[in-house]
Amino acid sequence: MAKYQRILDAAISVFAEQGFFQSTIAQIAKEAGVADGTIYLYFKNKDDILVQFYQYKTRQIFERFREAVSKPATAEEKLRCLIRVHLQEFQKDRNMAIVYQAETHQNRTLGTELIKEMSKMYRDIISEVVELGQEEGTIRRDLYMGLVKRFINGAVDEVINSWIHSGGKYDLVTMADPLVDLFIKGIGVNRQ
Amino acid sequence: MAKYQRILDAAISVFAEQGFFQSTIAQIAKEAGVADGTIYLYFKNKDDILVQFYQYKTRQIFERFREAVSKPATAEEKLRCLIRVHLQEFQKDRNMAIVYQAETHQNRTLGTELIKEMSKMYRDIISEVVELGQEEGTIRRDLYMGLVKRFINGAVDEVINSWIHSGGKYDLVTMADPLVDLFIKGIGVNRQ
Amino acid sequence: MAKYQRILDAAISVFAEQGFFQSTIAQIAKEAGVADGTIYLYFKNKDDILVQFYQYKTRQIFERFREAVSKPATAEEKLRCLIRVHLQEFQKDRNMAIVYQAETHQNRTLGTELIKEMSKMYRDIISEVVELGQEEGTIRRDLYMGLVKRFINGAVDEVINSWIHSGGKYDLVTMADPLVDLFIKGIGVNRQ
Amino acid sequence: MAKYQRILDAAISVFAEQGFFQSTIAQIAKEAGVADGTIYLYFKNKDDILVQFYQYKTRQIFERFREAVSKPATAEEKLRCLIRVHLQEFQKDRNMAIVYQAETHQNRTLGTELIKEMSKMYRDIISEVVELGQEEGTIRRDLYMGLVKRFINGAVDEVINSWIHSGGKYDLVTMADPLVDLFIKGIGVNRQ
DNA sequence: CATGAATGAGGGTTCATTCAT
DNA sequence: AATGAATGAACCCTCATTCAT
Repeated sequence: MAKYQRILDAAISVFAEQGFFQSTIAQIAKEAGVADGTIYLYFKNKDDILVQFYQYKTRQIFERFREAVSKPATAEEKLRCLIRVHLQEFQKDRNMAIVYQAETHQNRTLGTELIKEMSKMYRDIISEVVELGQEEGTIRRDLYMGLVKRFINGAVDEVINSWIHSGGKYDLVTMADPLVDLFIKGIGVNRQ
Repeated sequence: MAKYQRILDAAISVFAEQGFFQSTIAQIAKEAGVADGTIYLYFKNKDDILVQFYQYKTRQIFERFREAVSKPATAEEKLRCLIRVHLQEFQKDRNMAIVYQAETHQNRTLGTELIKEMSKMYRDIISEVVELGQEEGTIRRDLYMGLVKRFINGAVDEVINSWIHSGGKYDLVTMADPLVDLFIKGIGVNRQ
Repeated sequence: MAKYQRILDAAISVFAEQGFFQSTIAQIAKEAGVADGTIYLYFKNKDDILVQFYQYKTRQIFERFREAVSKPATAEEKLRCLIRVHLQEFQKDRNMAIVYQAETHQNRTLGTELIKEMSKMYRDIISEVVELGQEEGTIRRDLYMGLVKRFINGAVDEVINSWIHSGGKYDLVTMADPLVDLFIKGIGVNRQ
Repeated sequence: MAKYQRILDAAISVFAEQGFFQSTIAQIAKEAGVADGTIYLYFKNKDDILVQFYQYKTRQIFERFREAVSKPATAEEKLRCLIRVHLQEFQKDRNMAIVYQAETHQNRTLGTELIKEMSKMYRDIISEVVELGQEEGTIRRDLYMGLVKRFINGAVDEVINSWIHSGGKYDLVTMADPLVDLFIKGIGVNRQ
């Protein structure tokens, strides 16, 4: 049962391994243990598998991000928690991470809207946290927010990307604290 | 003639537009104004076009990066110059930027070595600069270098990525200074 | 229930709309309000639906034709009645008419026997009527019967065909009398 | 060489044998002695083969019909000549005849316009001939022209149809004179 | 009887690559 | 060197048919 989940998992696994375009329906079907045609009972076409991946799998991850920032009280703690959860979730599901990284850096029209929406949601969270920090007085006020969001998002993405390309050897989550430290304090020495 | 260049440019243009897998040799040939078969006089196969793109086009860019860090005296200025040149070069050749961004986030075997080599070269430059700063006393010593490299590389990449997805509307180079500022000082307020 | 009838009607309706090969079992099932599998309880396979259409639906029509020629006394009246009933029946069930017209002009092996049998039955009726007329002295004796049968059958078919392609707008039965007039007297002026 | 013709001929041959929908591109390619893909150099898709058949092959036939009615002086001779040429041409190219017969009785949207146009052209020729006869005084004036056209067209079609289904055994052209005789004089005895 | 999820063979179509000219 | 017609393997997708429930 839960054939939908089995197919989706198989697909993401195959996509992660070979990339979307080099993956075939036959491979996915085999991996999922179903017939080729069965896939079309659950997905409109090959593209739709990716779209649904975003719609159902990724959305749920991003809800965890919202959750992550809701608990801590201070901006710094919120940011720390967000990044920790981010790294945690991507570490937990490496295939998802791979497919997500690959697709967000593609400029295809395939589900572009969803991806953009998702990325925006992430950056919105960052915005809120940063703004909170500014109100708290713990974060600088002379920041161009659009850039800050990219700055944080990009750094986290690249840390994940490196981890993926390393073969997922080391523990990704341990990067969370040093990374937040860099975000907050930068690499420069503290000038008094 | 320079048919080789014409084909390479055409290919990158088509890849940028549609992605590598959705591009066809016929499209590239048409864009380059040559016959389909002619492409095979200059490239072993479709994949080889991408490989050569890295080998000849991208390598030259990265040489500019080396150059960029050689002139300034201080670490901060070197970093500023590196990032400015990086954004400049990618802004100058948007198609290259698109293809580069897409391919570096793929985990294909296609020319993976080259990409890794290129990324490593970039991160090596950062390492050197950061180490210099540490010697100068302008950059913190309590840094995990592997992370710092990703931190900077990722942030710059994402800034470029955003610019690409925005359609290349705004001036990318103006981001250089605020970005370096973030790298050096972070987002936190200066605690004495 | 009469599920058999419902399926058969649905099938003919769908075949009429899209043609046999472009119709799917799923469409027929939906139109009939049954499950796909249910169709296979009543029909051996897709082809069998067409075969049974001929066997049960069309056969009954042709029995009306027999009836039609049995009542009138003279050959001309028999012919007139035959054609009137023919047009009537096809007008009454347009879907049947469409499917019948399409299939009789196919040279498929699918139920060819039945179609041939049916067409032969029709032409036999004409033969009998014409022979009666010859005995009566109302119909010429210097006729090649094989041709006369095609001549009448073809003309009627084409009149129906035109009506179908017109979208069934006008009243088909009104064509009966003028058509019989043409059969009997031809288009030439009466030479004494 | 003349690959276009070879493919078109092969296609019509295969369509005639098995019907359009049951024919495969692979069969056509094999029959034409080319690779499957080669067909797509000359035809947009499978449907297009049929469309082009009408556009190039059939159109040329119908031009012969025009020619046929242009030479004789009297209406009767024109009609006789038209029908003789019609039967001749269809006898000469039996595959064309089969495909033509099948398609004109389909109510598909595939090239419907062309078929309608062609049929109309044929019936226009008949109209002109009949009207000429009426002016000559050799053809009755009390005729519903729309019906007369179907009457003649249908009878000829059915004669061809029978010939096809008989396997093309006998000489189709010998039917021309007796058929015209039926058209002109009808089957009834001459009443004074 | 009835269902409809599952199957998998089959077909149309694309496109990287070759090769005769 | 250059061409572009030809190739045919490969892939997505459809749909008639089956069968466990």
